[in-house]
Amino acid sequence: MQEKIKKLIKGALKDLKITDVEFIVEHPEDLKNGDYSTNVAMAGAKKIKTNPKELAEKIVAKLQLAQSAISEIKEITVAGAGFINFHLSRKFFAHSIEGIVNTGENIGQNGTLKDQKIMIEFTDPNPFKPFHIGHLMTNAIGESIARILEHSGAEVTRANYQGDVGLHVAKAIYMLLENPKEYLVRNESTSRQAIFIGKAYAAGSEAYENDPGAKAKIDEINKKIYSKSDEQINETYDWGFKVTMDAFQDLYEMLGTEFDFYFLESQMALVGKDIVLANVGKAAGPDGKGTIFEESDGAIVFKAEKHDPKLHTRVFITSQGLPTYETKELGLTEQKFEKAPDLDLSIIVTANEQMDYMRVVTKAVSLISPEHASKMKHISHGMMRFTAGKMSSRKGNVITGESLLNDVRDSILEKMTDREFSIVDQEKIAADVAVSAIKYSILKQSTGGDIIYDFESSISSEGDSGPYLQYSHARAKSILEKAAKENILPDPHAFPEEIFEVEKLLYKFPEIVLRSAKEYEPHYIANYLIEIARAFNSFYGNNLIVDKKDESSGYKIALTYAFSFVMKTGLHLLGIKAPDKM
RNA sequence: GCUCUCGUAGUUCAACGGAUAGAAUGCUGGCCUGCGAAGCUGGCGAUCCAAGUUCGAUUCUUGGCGAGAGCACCA
Repeated sequence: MQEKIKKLIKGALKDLKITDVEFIVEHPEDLKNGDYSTNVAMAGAKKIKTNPKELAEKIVAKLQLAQSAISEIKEITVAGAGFINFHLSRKFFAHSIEGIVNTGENIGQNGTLKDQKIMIEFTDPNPFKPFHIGHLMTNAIGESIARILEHSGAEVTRANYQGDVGLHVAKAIYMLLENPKEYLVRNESTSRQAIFIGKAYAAGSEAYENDPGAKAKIDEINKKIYSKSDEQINETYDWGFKVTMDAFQDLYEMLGTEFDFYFLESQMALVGKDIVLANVGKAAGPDGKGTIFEESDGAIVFKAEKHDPKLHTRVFITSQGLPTYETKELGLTEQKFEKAPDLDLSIIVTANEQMDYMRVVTKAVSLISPEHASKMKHISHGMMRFTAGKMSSRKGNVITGESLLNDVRDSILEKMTDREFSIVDQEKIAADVAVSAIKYSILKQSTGGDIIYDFESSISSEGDSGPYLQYSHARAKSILEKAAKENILPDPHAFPEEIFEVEKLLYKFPEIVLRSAKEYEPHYIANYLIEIARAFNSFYGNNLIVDKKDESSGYKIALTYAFSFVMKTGLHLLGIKAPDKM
């Protein structure tokens, strides 16, 4: 449609002998201003020294001659400072509803990324540490982007990268061994055991900072973890590793993520170190600026500022000979391309505190394997923060993903039991609604910014919320059920004269998906879904949908179908389930 | 100090250079003997400051002011 209108305008310009005018055709923000609109008159007025309104009138006159060619356009008007607005016809909307009903839940699928192989790494919680709401944030964003890319035709694999070795593990194990009565519980649920391991980690961290004796012991344990020389430590490690990883798995299941690859830091260390050592002192890329890695104060570093003044030096191998996170990241990158050699794009989702460091690593990769660097993309999101300040798992002032999910689920359950009708599988649906409340509160805003964590509003199921979307969907399903009972079939041809606002929004869904995919931004979908939910609820409030006496009832039912498909698919793209009842 | 991100109703967020800056929450009126009131419907309320580019700036540029993150052997 957009292209058709553009063509029409180009033709009109040609008739008026106006050349070289750049203009756009877009949806006006306010539906009052039509369904499409163009700024061509404003952009072109100066060129031919006239005022925009006059030019607009001239163009519209020409357009109206050609209008009959496009039956979907009902009216072309001039408004505001010289906008030309296109109002689409009743038939256009009826036709779009029919299209959605026929497409069903595949609505919005497109082939822009057909045959593209994309790996996306996200979540990245560390064994022996709590899974906190920051991980929830990375997971929500990563999973949603993965689904949006899938909807665009890409073959997506999901990867998770986890720190299975390092000081944090030693801190946790120290406390588990030091005070097993308090922390080392074995006869409880996996999640309970994991919670206590997380607590042991926080306590261990504190001891490490404040108790020199403990610090020495933890350092010792750290070495033994690497060398695997102590039976008791090995046993505790294996148990703790399994418990925390199992607990993560339970969470992924609840959140709706299935990973294809799990990468462990300990393995990346070796791979990365080899790469670094093989590139020490080498002349860098074609630009010939400096070397890749060089020695400095006994450490092996990468002086990235030599290549880009905005970057800085980072240590890759410490003076003790140990690989740092940067080196492991380097190894990880190579591993990803080894596991999936035909990868077209490798995406990493992390909090934005890692942005600068990722740039340095990417620069290093671009010098070592330029063919890989060009396929890497880092998406960084803001932090979950308290009004009081930063959350830190080291200090133990974290809200774990699990406790948040449970709290929200409990309050949802309470709401459900208050209602007059009962639902089977209440527990499960409450969990889906809780996931929705949390994910939506993360995905409704653009990914760059921080999220202020506020318990009250994060569990809200009213207004601008995930549960509101699910509720709207469940309501539509319930109406459709009633329609089926009364034997009124959906009929996209039985349309009334009135065009409902929800129709003017529904046909835009595929465009929204395209934009989300292009910009890796789920929030366009989230905001769009709120808009259509609002429009549908308003439609519901002002119309009796299932009504044998109404000739257009079949159309209203078709419209309800279309809405339910778009909502369900849209929620899926956000990683949210759409139960039929809630 | 340098780099990056960001300053929009009381609060939390939108607005791909466009029209009267949208929502939600909050406060405040009205709606369930007609399909799910987790809803609908009315009212109140905002672009950090200063220049510049543009027909047009919340958006782009520069400079202030303010917040956050990062900046060598942690991850």
